[in-house]
Amino acid sequence: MITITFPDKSVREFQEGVTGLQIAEGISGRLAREALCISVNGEVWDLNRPIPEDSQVELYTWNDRKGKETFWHTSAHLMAEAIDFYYPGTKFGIGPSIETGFYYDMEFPEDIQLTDKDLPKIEKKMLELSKLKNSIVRRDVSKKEAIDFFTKKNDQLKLELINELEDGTITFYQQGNYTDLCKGPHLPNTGYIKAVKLTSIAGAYWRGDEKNKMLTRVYGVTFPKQKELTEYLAFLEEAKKRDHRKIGKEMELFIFSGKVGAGLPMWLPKGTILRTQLEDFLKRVQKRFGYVQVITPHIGNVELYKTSGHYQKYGADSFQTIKTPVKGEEYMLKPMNCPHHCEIYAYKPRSYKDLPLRIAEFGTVYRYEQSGELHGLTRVRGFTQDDAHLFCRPDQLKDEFKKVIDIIFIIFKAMEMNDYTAQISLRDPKTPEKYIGTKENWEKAERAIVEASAEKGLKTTTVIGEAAFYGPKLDFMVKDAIGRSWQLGTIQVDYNLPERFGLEYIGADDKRYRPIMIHRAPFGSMERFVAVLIENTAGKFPLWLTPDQVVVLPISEKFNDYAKKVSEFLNNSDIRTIIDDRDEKIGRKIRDNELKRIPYMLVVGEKEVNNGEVSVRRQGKGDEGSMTIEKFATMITDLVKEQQKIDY
RNA sequence: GCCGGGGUAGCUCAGAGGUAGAGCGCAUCCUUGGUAAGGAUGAGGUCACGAGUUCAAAUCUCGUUCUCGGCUCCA
Repeated sequence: MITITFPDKSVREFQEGVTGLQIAEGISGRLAREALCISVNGEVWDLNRPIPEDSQVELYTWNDRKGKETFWHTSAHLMAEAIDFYYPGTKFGIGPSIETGFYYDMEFPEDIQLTDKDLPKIEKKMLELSKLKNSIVRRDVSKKEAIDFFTKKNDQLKLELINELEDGTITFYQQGNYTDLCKGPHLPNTGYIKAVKLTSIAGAYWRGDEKNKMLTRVYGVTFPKQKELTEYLAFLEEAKKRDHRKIGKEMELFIFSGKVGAGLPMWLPKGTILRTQLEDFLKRVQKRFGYVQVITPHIGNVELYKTSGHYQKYGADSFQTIKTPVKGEEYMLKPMNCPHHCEIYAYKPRSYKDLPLRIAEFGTVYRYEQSGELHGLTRVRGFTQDDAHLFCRPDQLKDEFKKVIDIIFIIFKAMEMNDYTAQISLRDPKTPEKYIGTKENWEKAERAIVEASAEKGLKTTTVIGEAAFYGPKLDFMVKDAIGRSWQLGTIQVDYNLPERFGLEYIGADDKRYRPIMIHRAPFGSMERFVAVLIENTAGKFPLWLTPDQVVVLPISEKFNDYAKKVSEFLNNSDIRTIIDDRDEKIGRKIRDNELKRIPYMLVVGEKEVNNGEVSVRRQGKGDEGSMTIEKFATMITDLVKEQQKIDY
């Protein structure tokens, strides 16, 4: 007998070699049905793998991340089995579970070109195979056996993987006629998979290296119940409606034009109102935090970027230089604002008393992103950063960092964005050659970031090796409608540029010292921020940001003059108001303006004209009764003021 | 940049060798209305661009460009 310990510390005796499934059965029939995998002493195992000795275990179901991972990993194998059936000779690379679903990277026989149209038949085959409820059998194999097996299949991809494995640690998983090299774990049989959707086909470099050949990647997602697939597909449909590209078009916020060029957004009047509101708000916040606002040109002499080091590092992949009539003179579109700000720092001697100096600019920069990477407003070639560079003394670093975190908190609060994550990126001490600056400075900077985050009560994840070459950073991430995470706010410590630009300040002892620089952008870029804001709000922005805040709806043409009076009064009170005086019935006007996401509709007819009132209707909420124009204006003004309040 | 989809009216999309379609929007007229779609009529297209095949190309081929889903990259 062996002793099995459960997460609640309870203990039970079982036969040696008991399986996870048998343990689950011993607890309840329901658990036995729902369990998908089990962790044994911290390692996730198959449910039908015998447990040889005393162990701590935990059973996982669909409700657990690990349960889903196992489910989707097995699904990847099921898909491979189906594809192997239709396209014998296909070579299978790597097929993991991902956040939602799974993929498999494959090399198809040369005459096969898989397209979307092939996916339904593969889905159907997968369901057929799952109905067979084939057991999934784990088997230890020797390295030689593994090599022989895949040599016979001529699968170079698997052979490459096997070569990197140690003899004695290699396992095969088999279901029906399909055998795969895999470390598992897997479901007990394929019958658990009841609903299948293959979502897309994409190219993917073998092992993520663009020097390798490109394989075909098929993405899919599966569920234990058909209903869950239906719900998931409905979720995707909903998400599509929140896509910022779609809403941006509907609400006339921004456009792209092929004639202007890829990745170069143009802000339409309504989008410009939204963006200007954001900028004005941040300017007010920054003023309170002691920033000074500057403006710098869109181009700079190539020598500037040679000094900063950007030219050497990124010049070749950037927009090409602009030549002037003067021989040898070249300019570059500004890829970042920091070199200009360094020059602003350097134009006169600075005293330790001047620090910290906080230079802010809504600086538009241009970067030649690869064509395949462009995506709506989230990844563009011309964008405006809400940039600032803080030049400070070492003893001020942590405090400055904390103040930037405060600003980011203020921003997210005003935007009603509560669902963000924060990531600290540190250097990898094992590869010091990738970083510039002294070890002492790095340690100081990293400590400052870690401590500042902790003292601000920020929940962070820490990633080693993700730091920029010039310093560690703290990034804030927010998800879009379909769950893709985008980096918005960023705070980075930089010892490099002050060095390269020879920046100095005079200390109290009359000696020269080098300031530390912090790059920071709470929004990240106006473009990306607005994109994420649109997806988070589905275009129903907080009132203060909404381009058209109020629309006046005259009941009939007879009341157009009164409507005009109302709108003039409101506009004069700084409330953005338009009129819908189309020759339509009121029901129609209400419907159309509801769909346009205008927060307030003011219905005006005979009653209102007689009383100097407006009948207030709120978007999504309906009729809220009538009040005088003045009272309405005060209400809106107060509301907006409250929303724009800077408090922390 | 790479792999695979696309580009047809302002928008959403159908059409797949033989002179271009729908719904919404827009214009005009009728209607003058009370909280989510009133009616009639009409205008609107170099079918992304350029070459080729063909008696004939929106439709087939090639190139370019933009765009979508990924990969790679990301200052």
